[in-house]
Amino acid sequence: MRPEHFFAAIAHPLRLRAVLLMQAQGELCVCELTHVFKTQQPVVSRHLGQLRKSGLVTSRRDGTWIHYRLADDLPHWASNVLGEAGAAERAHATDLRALATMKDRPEHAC
Amino acid sequence: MRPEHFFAAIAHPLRLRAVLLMQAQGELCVCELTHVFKTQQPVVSRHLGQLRKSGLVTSRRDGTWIHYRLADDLPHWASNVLGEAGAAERAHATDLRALATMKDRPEHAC
DNA sequence: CTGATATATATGGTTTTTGATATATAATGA
DNA sequence: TCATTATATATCAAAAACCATATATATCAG
Repeated sequence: MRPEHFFAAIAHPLRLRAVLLMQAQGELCVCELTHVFKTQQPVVSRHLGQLRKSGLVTSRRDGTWIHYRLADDLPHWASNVLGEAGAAERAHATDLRALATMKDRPEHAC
Repeated sequence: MRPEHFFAAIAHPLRLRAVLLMQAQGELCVCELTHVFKTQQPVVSRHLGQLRKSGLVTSRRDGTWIHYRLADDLPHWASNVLGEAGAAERAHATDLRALATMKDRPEHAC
């Protein structure tokens, strides 16, 4: 994970917010992110695909759901960067609340 | 300076390396960056223009030279992010050396 | 097997980014 | 004033990013 690739990966607001949510919440599925961002599912899927291709996130299938989380081998410096960004990004707090109040959220504790 | 704008600004390798150099060296002029990156002057000027428009850097004219440096009001979290990136970006060390060995470098101590 | 749900991908079109090239501006020195 | 140097900007074409829409795949329930 080189910085140039990392920063290109989080250059889009939706991808940044998605990664920040994963850092705060662990695993998240596409429907949760689609709900939080109030956008269409293909858009979310495509951005998650880019994040996975960049090596920033991994995915795990669980029935019909696919859970995304930060890559296990994400370097330390990258985590630190996300930590700084999470504290500074205003939308992050809103996103966390939208996620917490979401109805019919899939159980992601298996 | 919102994180979304900040990360978009450093999403391009040349812009990332340029701000990392400014963080390490203070003020730098266009000709120095053009030399380090081994690219054409208009390319460097346009990327610096983007960085200035994003509020990441400021410029100061000194005769024919124009010196760029990190914005004075750059938030703390942004400096920390650049610190993390500087240690991880391999090209950064090379860029520093290329700058140090540059011939006919303009005096930037006025 | 059929229908429903969650997710991925393909397609088409618009917008943005980028680099190459040429030209303009601004300051300096003779 | 004229030539030179440093930098900025304009123009154009190529490439990439992005979204909307439609469709494909995969899993599960019945």
